[in-house]
Amino acid sequence: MKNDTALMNENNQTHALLISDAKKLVQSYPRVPITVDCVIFGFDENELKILLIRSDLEIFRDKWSLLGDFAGDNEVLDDAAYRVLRERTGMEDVYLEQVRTFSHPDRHPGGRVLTVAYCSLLNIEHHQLKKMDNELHWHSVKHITEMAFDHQQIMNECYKWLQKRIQEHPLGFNLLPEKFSLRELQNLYEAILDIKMDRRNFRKKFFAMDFLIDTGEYEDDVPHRPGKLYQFDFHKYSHTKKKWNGIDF
Amino acid sequence: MKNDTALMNENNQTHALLISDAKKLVQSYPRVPITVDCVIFGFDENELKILLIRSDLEIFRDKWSLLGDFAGDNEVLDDAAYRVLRERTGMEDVYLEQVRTFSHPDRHPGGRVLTVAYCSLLNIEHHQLKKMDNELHWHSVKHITEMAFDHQQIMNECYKWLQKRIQEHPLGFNLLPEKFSLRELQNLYEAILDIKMDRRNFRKKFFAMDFLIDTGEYEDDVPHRPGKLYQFDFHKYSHTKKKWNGIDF
DNA sequence: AAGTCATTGTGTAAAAATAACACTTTAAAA
DNA sequence: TTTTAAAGTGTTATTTTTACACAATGACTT
Repeated sequence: MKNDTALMNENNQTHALLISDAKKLVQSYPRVPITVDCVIFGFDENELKILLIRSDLEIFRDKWSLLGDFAGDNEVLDDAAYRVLRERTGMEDVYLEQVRTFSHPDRHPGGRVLTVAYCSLLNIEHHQLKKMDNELHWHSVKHITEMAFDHQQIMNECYKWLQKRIQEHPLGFNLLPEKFSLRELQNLYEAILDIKMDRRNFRKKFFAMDFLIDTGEYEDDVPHRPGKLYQFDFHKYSHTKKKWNGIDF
Repeated sequence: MKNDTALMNENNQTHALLISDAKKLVQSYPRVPITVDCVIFGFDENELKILLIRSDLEIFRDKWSLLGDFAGDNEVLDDAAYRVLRERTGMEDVYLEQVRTFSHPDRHPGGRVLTVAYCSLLNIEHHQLKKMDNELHWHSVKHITEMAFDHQQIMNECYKWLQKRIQEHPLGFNLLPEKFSLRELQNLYEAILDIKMDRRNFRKKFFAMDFLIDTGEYEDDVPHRPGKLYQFDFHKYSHTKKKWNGIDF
């Protein structure tokens, strides 16, 4: 399997023979179909949601599937993932990040297909499900089961990734309206991390970070005292990122 | 590019046509050669090292390359990465983890080749470079340049990954002898994180974690007062893992 | 044997971060 | 006007982090 061509010389040393025809070398490699799969999270009714479509494979009839597509011939995988999002949701500038690659040879019933999982976060309000994609729906992450392929595993890994990521990076704001109340923000964290947090300490924490811009506006659709609306100051954040040098495990 | 076959029916609703022949579907996908590349870190003389080989491509003559190989026809990528390690270093039970996938179409001069980067940590003392691989050498991570393909970028990403990872997981012990002094441990952290740490606080931190087993032995090759030797209690650690629920960015 | 050298090993106090906890205010709805 | 539901707000105790200096040890030198 190893691909270096080597020869012993008289000093018992080796010299690799240099390969001059890189194209020929690459042509000798096995080739594998590649897909990208997008784990698209949203937040609605105080629940973390995931956008799924019915599998279009007979063998997975009635099972849910991540939004994916194969990667084009010379397409960078990030581009493929953005393309999937654009084609399915019409959204352009969404948060997207590669999570990991899944390669089990039996993961696809049609033969070996390698897939690269991407995690995307989008604000459900900004998003119009395209009518064409009738079976495209938001599902509660907590309750979804019966997924096609290894998509349950991919979703779980992306969910764990998100839980960790949201603690260390301001991703969560991609799931909220541009202007949000602290209660909404806390609900988001509680839903994603699946824990309860102390309201006073939560507020103290975010105010201390000092990345929330007070818009002066208030909620207007609530049947009780409305909360103040804030925006996240991405600009200030990007100039302030600090590095943690602790050790903790 | 999108692969769902859909039809409007009289209610202006869509029904996907189910695909019954998954094999045929997969055969219609473009296929890409896949490699794994191992970023193998070691630690010696208080420096973080990386194991590299001379590129065997003419076009990259005299440049350094990560240890990689293409993935076999039905080979799980993790297995391919372990195989590369075994073939190149003779080591079996080493630490290995997938980091990310690189897909730029121009990253390989022989045409599109997608590579999945793995990070591996190994104890240089336990490792015998195989004579066959004459050009296989440890290099200082700080000083290496002139790498083949996009391997410099891959190395940098894996290095950043390692810096973060070592703060939160007990990986570092894979780079040290089984029994090590606290000075060695601190040197390792200082080298990888590229910072100076306070010796007393460093010790306090590790003793407080309570995962170090005092072997009762001492260093015996130092020209000064020898330090105590410790082992990491992986067993206790695996039963104690705690979860951090804070928010910090 | 005495002295020098380099590094180990140790404690405390101040500062910062976290965690626990309850009452008053506000606006909407009844 | 009253009720209701959530907003908004501070203090204290605890834990964690940081900063910092000197005595003990063993190897090496003379």
